[in-house]
Amino acid sequence: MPAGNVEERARPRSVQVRDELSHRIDRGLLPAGSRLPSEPALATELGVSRATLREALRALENEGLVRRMWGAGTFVADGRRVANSLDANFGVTDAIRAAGMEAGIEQARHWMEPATTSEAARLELQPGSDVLVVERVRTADGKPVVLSRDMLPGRLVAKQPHLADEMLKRSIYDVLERDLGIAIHHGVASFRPVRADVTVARRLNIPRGELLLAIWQVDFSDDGVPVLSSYEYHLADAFEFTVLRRGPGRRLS
Amino acid sequence: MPAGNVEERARPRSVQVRDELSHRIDRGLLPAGSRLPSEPALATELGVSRATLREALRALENEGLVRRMWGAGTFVADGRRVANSLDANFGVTDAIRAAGMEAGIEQARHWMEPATTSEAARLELQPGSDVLVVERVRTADGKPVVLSRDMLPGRLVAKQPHLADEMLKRSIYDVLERDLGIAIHHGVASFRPVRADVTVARRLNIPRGELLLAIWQVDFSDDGVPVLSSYEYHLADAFEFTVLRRGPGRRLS
DNA sequence: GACCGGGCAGATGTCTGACAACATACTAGG
DNA sequence: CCTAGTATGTTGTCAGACATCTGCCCGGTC
Repeated sequence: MPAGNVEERARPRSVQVRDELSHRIDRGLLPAGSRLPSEPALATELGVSRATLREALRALENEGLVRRMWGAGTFVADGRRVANSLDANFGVTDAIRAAGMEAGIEQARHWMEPATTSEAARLELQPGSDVLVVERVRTADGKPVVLSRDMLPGRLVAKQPHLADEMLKRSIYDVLERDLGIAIHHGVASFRPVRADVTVARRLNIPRGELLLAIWQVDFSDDGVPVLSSYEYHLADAFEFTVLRRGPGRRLS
Repeated sequence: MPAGNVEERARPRSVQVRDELSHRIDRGLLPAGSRLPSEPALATELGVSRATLREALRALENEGLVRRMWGAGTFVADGRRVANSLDANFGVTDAIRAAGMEAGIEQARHWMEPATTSEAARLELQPGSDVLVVERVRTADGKPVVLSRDMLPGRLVAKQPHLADEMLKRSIYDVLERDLGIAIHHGVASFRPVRADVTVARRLNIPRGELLLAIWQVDFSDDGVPVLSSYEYHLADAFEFTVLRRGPGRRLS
């Protein structure tokens, strides 16, 4: 039995179809504004039933990539795929790359400490249990732009302590997914403008009182367990954040 | 026939079902973490086919309200419905109310002016065509918290000039939908921390140099036409903004 | 010639019934 | 007591058909 198919078969067909269509749009095979083939035609071409194809199209519609019009057809949404979208891009690395710059890491260090009460609550741990803290200064084209402080349950790396060192060099999301097999399903992020205090200012090599954007968030794995809690201080003019606001769709309440 | 005709067209059944389920979750009839009835049972209860029900469930899943597990069932997502979600709530009025405060409007005024080049581009208009500008100070429990400046194509209110006055008292989104029959489908918002300049400081009654969050955005109607372009200056500590980050879902590329 | 209305093809929306793949709980066997 | 197989229920997928809506062609009318 070939093992290579296990991965593919594990995911629902509708998800595979969604990815395939998403790729075609990205590659420009389906230009913005153009009409997709009709559902029966597309379903035949992709080798799935129309019901499965519709599941995929529904997902693409909710992502804003296509627009479906009853009786008219399904159309590729008019471009506007925002560059640095806070609600789609995870992590500082992606944000820096989306801005067309090279992401780097400086002054990285990590240690283990008992969770504070509030931190334990955020990660749904028992107060006092071990938490791995990773502190890093992220650079864009060599210039410091973000000070980040990430916290994750110590048990995740208890059996593979070398992974903590790995996080000093790579994106934590990358380590979580590739080395630990933990995919982030969603996260809840909050932000607020702040002034740089003396500690942050020194790490980022900026004057005290400079404008910063503070972002704190909790990321959850696909089974709803909190995996990562992080605090970030972004230089105000490092990059521009964008959010796609989806309309309610529903009325009255 | 008056232009204010906001006739409720027959919405697809799947959308009605989605709303119904969304309501049940909101009302607590379906507690967080609980399992929904099986698809055949729910479909029968709601009087639709299983295919239609699945369309609705797919939409709810993409909104993050439910989680579907192959072979196990569909579950209501574990609460965490963030209060002031920037990607779900539109407009300052909603944001203030979500924070549990009373929304008010002060120092409101409006005028018509020719569109600048950049503004015409944002609204996809011809440079120099008329644009309605609405400038307001929004208050929460009577305290100024946001200075907003909204711009929309003049043609929208050309035949009903009194609507411009209406916008000085109510939410613009509310006027657009109820009086003009224009529903906002989605918007693209960007934000950045800034310091209050002398003009903004005087309007918001704060010291010059105070911390603010600047948000600028463009909202689109359901047929993809830009309808509203707005700039807002928020007090840094007025309310806390939250964004739900959805994971990629797709891997490999 | 310009305008208006009906009809037609094509698209998405919905329905029905069935089977396949998967997760869980239970039971028989060691 | 523990393990492995089975039974059952759930979601995923399939097939075909009909309903409803949109856009366009086309002919009639002024």
